[in-house]
Amino acid sequence: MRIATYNVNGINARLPRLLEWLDEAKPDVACLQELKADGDRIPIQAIEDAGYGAIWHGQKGFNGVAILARGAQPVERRRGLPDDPDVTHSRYIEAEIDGVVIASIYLPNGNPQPGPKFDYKLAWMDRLIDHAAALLVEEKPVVLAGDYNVIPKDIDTFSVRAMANDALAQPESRAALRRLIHQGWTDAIRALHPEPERLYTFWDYQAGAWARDAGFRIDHLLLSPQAADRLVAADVDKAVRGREKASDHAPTWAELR
DNA sequence: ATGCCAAACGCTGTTTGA
Repeated sequence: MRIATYNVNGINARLPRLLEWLDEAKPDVACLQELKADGDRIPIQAIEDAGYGAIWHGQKGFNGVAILARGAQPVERRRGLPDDPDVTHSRYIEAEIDGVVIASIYLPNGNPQPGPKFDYKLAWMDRLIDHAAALLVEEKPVVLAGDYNVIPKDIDTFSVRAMANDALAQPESRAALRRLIHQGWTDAIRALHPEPERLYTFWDYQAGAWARDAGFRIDHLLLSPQAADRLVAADVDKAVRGREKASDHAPTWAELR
């Protein structure tokens, strides 16, 4: 089972690219983020015609997450994190597919920092950490896939200096991600591409970032022990980022046997 | 210190956000 995460940056703006990638990569599961569309604007017919069942938690204008399953209908387990006081942000959806629990996550960016948006990011991470602990208790294969908006370590960015004041690289953001991982989650990409290999999943549209490979690694698939035991491959579909009308993220995936 | 860029919305530009 190959599970991918792809921040599409507007599902309608990206629909030709999304359908093209689904057709060539044929992921069994695709977790999408930044749909930037509410339920009635999700191109569900095109997704079904491509052979995928889908559930989504949409939102007009920004945010929005979905889970697509090839030849299957994801069985929704929850939308939103428990005890989230702000239900206006569509950033979390969770389903079970073929015995695997899969979440599509769009973690808040948090810029500018310091400020209320950064506080919101850290509070959201605390709620994710609490929910992730509850998921581990189930002792099932679980994959938490998404745009975490956290650069785990200095090696995961093209420039430590350029990101020094960015919410994505702050010590507090990294510490929260470590608290999550240290519950017992495996970072699928790093498990199969250990340091010092550099892999990026995002390249800004601005300042020629793609052309000079000025990227960073912020899209992650965290595996429960029961999922990590089945991990056989993981990588980034980097070429997708170089296409016309591309998202600023590249699809990132892990394969479980 | 600021803009670089892109998408949505809705209309020839503004807002929002990354």
